Amino acid sequence: MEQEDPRTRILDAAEELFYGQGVQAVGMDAVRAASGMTLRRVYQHFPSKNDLVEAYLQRRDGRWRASLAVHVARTGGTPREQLLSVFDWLGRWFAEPGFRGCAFVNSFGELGATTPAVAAAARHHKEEFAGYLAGLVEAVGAPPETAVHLTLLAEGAITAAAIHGDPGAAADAKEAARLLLDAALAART
Amino acid sequence: MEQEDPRTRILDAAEELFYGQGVQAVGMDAVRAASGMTLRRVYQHFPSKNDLVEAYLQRRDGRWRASLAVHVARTGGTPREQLLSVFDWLGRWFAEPGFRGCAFVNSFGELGATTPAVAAAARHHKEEFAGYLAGLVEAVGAPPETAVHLTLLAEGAITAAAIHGDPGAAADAKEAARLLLDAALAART
DNA sequence: CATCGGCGAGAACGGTCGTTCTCACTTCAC
DNA sequence: GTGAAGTGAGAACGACCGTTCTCGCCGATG
Repeated sequence: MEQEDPRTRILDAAEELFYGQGVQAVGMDAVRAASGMTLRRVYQHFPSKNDLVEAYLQRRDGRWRASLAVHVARTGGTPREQLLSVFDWLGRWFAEPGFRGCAFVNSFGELGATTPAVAAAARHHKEEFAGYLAGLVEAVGAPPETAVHLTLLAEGAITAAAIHGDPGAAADAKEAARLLLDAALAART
Repeated sequence: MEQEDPRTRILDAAEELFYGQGVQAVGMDAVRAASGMTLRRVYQHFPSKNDLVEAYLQRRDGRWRASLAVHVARTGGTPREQLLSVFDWLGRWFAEPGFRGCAFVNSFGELGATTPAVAAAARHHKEEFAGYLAGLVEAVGAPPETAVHLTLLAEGAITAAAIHGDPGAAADAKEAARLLLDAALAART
């Protein structure tokens, strides 16, 4: 079980380092050391650091959204409960050791101006998340603007939790989401 | 009028470069060139790049919050109008050319894990902003949780506007803030 | 006038980074 | 057994970065 396939081992090491310290602060040699491979092998799988960064972001996007979707689906209950459970999932994420905010926001700030692929990855990730939330909001029967509002709350909670190191931002955002949801549903004709 | 004092010229150049491209992507020589000074003079005023980065963040924090406060104060009107005008100010900021999100969030993602002073600057900036918003919320007569909720909305709007390049996030956040404010005031006994 | 301190311009230094190369060694085909 | 191809370990390379140093020049002081 120690012998995952090489690509995965490299990506695991890269993800931990890139997310934990920032992309530019991590050299390829650190990725090599953490993955327990030789530099040649690393470059065989990812011809450049940029390729590795893009793969890191792409894999993280898929995993992040899948984990959220699984959590919401397993929650069951009413559509409303499912929607609000998004914020519970965020709270658990915030409380994980080493949590340091959204990898895509961080990468965007660091490389977005220089590397268009990173900016595109961040945009894609945020759009997918907003779209997912929109689906949940629609199931509740609230208007689309509500989805936008809840997306902003979730986004803000991620940033606030990262900078203040306080996972409680998720509960705050959940409470605000509840209020917005109630207001939107009450305004229905 | 071209002859500002050297410290200001250096900080002006550093701010534009650091904010626009990320701190690590900008070398000291680029700061020297953009400020039109010699490297020796730059190091006379800021003994290391870290010092320059900290000064950049500190000055930007002061200016940012002062600009916001001035806008709100000039808005006048009811406390409620003043509070909501925060989001108008955000919208104008988002629409500025070269807007690339919150300098403190960006720096935090890039250097927060490595440079404690940067993490502290980001924390301080966000705490001051949250405190300012709390004051406006109190003047409206809404409970303190409402201030937390509006802070999350503003934070989320900044991130969303940066990544999607869409200043409209400010208007979305303002609409959500209005709803939250109404809900909070209606719940008053 | 002589001397001294500070200046601008840029070279130099030590270190690091992304990437490639060397080289001895193994493995396998024939 | 012999050649080819691939591997691991790490050195090497070229570029750049933060920082310091050199050096020729200028202006002020006595």
